[in-house]
Amino acid sequence: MAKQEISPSVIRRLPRYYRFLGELREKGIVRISSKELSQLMGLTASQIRQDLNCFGGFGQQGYGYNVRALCEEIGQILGVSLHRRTILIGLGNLGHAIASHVSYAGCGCELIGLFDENPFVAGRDLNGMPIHHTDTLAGFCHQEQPELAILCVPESAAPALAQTLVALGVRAFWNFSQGDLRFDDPGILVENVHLADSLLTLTYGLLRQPESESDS
Amino acid sequence: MAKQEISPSVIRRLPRYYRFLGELREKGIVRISSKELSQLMGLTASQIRQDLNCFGGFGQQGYGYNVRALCEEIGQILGVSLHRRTILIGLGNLGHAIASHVSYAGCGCELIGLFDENPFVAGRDLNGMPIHHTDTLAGFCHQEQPELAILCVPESAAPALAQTLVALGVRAFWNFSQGDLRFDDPGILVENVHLADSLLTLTYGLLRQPESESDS
DNA sequence: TAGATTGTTAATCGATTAACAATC
DNA sequence: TAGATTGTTAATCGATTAACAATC
Repeated sequence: MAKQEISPSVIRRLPRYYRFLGELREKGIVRISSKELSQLMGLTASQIRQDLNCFGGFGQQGYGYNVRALCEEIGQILGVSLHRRTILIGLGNLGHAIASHVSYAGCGCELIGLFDENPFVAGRDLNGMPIHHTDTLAGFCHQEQPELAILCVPESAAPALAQTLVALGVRAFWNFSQGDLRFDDPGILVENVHLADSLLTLTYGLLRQPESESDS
Repeated sequence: MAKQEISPSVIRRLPRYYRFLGELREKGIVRISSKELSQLMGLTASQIRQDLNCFGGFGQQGYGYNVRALCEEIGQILGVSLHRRTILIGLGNLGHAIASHVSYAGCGCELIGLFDENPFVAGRDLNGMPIHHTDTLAGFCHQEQPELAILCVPESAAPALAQTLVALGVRAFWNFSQGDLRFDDPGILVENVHLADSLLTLTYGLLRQPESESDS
């Protein structure tokens, strides 16, 4: 049963499959072929079949895939029905938005604690969740054992904070602070989110794209 | 002078090079070899040289790269000193954070207008910038000619809004609404940002990672 | 000059696409 | 049964790595 390693490219596509299939299911669509799905998602049918077969034969020859079943399978693979205990540190503009905007339940996570260093922020609450002071982080972690931490703190504070959290048992970081987080220990997972990098990809494209309208 | 096409993989790495080089420069570091940079960034030296050579010979044999010069070259390639006229639509939690948190000037953009559909939000201002009602979008675009739009609206509103904006001359979208935006016209650029996809990558990893501590 | 490190070509590796037999 | 569409193998393509001559 030694599952062979799934390639990172496939893994990165899974959430997108899950999203599209969820929407199809909501629309009441029962079955879909790899060809139809490929047109919808802008991939090739071949790639979809290849990707899905990394995890098992979810389809049926001559029929295609059952939307609901496939969606649930992929959800299972991603672990969306788990409740990964998650904390968020840093409730500035971005932390506030990340705390409120993301559907944690839908991603297999449960937000169990908010923390900020600023004593004027700590003590308040956000959507009914109290914001704790970072001084209480160690005690909280010992008691609640979060395994995932979302960092929305300034770049300067992130590395030391992450180090502390690893010592407290945190095994995964969703890092919104500027500057990449990296651990030698492959047991610590990191997703560095760099919004500016994504925006710069657009400005690069604009520079090379022929202006659609060069009149005036 | 027909520049040969640069591969998407290289382009996606450019902002990260730019970021690391900027930090090195701030630290006062004058030169760096591909080997040193590779260790810092977690890449191979070979890849760095390969990537940079897509754009020209920025280094010097036996010496390495001049940090400041290289940083400026890459900034040039990305267009960071331009002022792409940019608007943002949808000032909910996320829109608010995206408007405030991102360094537009540092990304070659200039935020020239904020819009929201809600009449209680429109009329207010954010960091001194007035929030306009979406009804005034067409007039604004005719006058101000934005070329980039940031969408922080609900998924249901995004496609129609994007269509309208294209008709008004917008050529690039930074899309934070759920659901992918896609245009047949290759002249319209889209960056779909899916925060949940990134989080799901972590939960997937947690499921496969051996628990670091399986005591208690 | 000798040492270092690039620019660049060739080799390897991985990911995507095409093709088709299996089968519902 | 015939038609459709998968699962899977083989072919292609692209991206990464290794190697080394060029050169500062």
